[in-house]
Amino acid sequence: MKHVTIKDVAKKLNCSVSTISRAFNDKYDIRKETRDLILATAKEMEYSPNPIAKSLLKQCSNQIGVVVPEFINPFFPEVIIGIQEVFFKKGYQVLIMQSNESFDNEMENVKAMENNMVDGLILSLSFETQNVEYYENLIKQGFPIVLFNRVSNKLNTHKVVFDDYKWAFFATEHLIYQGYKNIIHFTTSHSLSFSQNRIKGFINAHKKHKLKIDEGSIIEAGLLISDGEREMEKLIALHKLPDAIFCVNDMCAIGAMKMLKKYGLKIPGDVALVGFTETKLAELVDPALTSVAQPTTEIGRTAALLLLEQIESKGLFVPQTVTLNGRLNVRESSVKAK
Amino acid sequence: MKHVTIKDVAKKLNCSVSTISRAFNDKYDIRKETRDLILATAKEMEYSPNPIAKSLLKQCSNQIGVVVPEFINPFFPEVIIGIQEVFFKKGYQVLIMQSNESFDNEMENVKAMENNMVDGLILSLSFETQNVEYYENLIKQGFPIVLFNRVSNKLNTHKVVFDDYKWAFFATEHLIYQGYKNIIHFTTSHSLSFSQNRIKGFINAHKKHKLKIDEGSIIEAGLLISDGEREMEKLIALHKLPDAIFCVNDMCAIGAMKMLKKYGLKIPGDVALVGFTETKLAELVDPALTSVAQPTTEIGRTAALLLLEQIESKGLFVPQTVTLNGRLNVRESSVKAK
DNA sequence: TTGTACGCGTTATCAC
DNA sequence: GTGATAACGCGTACAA
Repeated sequence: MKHVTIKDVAKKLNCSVSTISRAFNDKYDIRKETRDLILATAKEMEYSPNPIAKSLLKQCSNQIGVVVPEFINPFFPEVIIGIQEVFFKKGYQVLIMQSNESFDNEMENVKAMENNMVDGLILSLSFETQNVEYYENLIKQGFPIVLFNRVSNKLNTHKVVFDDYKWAFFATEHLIYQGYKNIIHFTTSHSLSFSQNRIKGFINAHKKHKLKIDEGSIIEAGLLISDGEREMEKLIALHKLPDAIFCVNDMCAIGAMKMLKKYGLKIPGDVALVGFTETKLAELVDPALTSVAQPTTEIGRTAALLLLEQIESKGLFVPQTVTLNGRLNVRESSVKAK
Repeated sequence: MKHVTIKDVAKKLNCSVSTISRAFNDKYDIRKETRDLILATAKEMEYSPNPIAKSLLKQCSNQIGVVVPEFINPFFPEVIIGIQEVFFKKGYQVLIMQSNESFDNEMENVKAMENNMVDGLILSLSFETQNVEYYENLIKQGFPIVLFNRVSNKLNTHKVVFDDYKWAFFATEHLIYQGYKNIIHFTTSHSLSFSQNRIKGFINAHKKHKLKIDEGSIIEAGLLISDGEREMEKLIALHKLPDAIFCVNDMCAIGAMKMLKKYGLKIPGDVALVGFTETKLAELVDPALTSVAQPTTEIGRTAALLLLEQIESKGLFVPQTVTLNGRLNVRESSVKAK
């Protein structure tokens, strides 16, 4: 496990390390022939400059860090693919860590990344993350950070978001147009900005169509299949079945779907369902789930490009928030039978 | 973005850098009071030793690398969670990269990891990877590598695998016991060791029960939904419907399922289905898919522990192959109606 | 118990 | 056009 170093190459060629270094860094104060010779023997010796040493010297690493809350759901993996796509071409490496929805892990991860001298960070906050002081400081110091999906208003930096309000509004309106009147929203923790926006969309769609919402219309379920199952079962037990449910994400909707099926209830006959944050799943379940599709890979690409721009601009940049468009894929689960 | 260094702390406390270093590395040649003072002021100054410098010096990084072919399917993310679980506790960081099923990317990733001086590597080979010379060399040099899932016989190192043969055999036998006689196997690229083993299981289950297999019984479909769809549609077009299909993975099975439904065929009435490499998906589709479950997170944990052992054993280790157990989850898609 | 000095592998800044 | 050398931040053998 002995790495070939610049010295080994220098020794072999009877020249100084600086010459080798120059050959690799393509400065013009080197004779073409020497350069070619060096590059050739270096290749032969399987030498490549040690990025660790380079990082130490340059105080940056040509690496960027990505910290996401989880990657059980396909959402974040798909975003990461977009991120990698951009950075791979530019010769950056992408380090990925997951916080497992824990604030402490998130901080650990970010600090680890920082210590590794990543040149920038792409971040999606965990559920637990309330205190963003640390990030505020980082940003103030000019450290490039791009937030996506789970963002915080307190942080003044590039953000890539989805218009949750708008699409929650459309999704709800779709149900209203189908003729459903008693609609419930399964949401998740109110502390998340996206869930707040989706709730707003749900409410305002009702307002626009002069439909009333009562206390029980918005239920804090969660993002998991089990959350959808649990809340659905409660409603069934209480005989409080709505006409339709707009769920905060597909997983939750699928949970509700499973429970409805278990009790022999028809979808959409008895209860119609709409999901959100489309994953491949939506079209696989039966009945296929109407859902709001987010452009996951595109989110990743956009975040990556913003970060790249920020890194290259060396401090001078105007924080912008890019809002990406989605679409409502209408499928069986919500279409009212004639 | 100025890092606090050991010098800053030394200056502040009017002592030498080595004293600071000692305080952090808990050698006993330091007075307790000085140590406490140093640690306190260090914390106050937000100093933490620079891991990059440490890596350069120690020639290792307290990081381990994970390279997987993809993480679109939930399989690899789940494995990674197991890996992280183990290493997080031990104070290692886990760097993740994906090869996107490309040999070139895989090599790039591995070399990047190597250059980053990761202390070890957990690896699952891409489809394309035939040439494992590079890994052979790494292993020969004593570099810790653990392979999982997509392994190569040519590499003599720790491996975590699943008994594909056994479970393919069981899955096939299950179909036979249900009374299906004309069974087809949708497989994937023969170059993958796991697909070879699953084919063997499929064949031997037939042999045991004295059922014949002809040319068309084993079809090279692929691992994606689209692969299952395509091959299923071909069979439907040719009017060559089998009684049952044993698919190389759930995605492929789900593709077949979608196509069967599209043509109004009943599952399992017309064609029964069994999948493999269970993801959460199997129980979500309708009809729920009978499938062989692999202990994904457990695979990750096991690989991590093996790697840890190898790293700590400093070269002296006997390569072992751990075969993990699974189970066949029988669901609607394969159970013959009475 | 503490401080000095070297080296890890680079690149940049000087000389020559 | 090339070579020597100082840094980057740290750990440690050795000296004090």
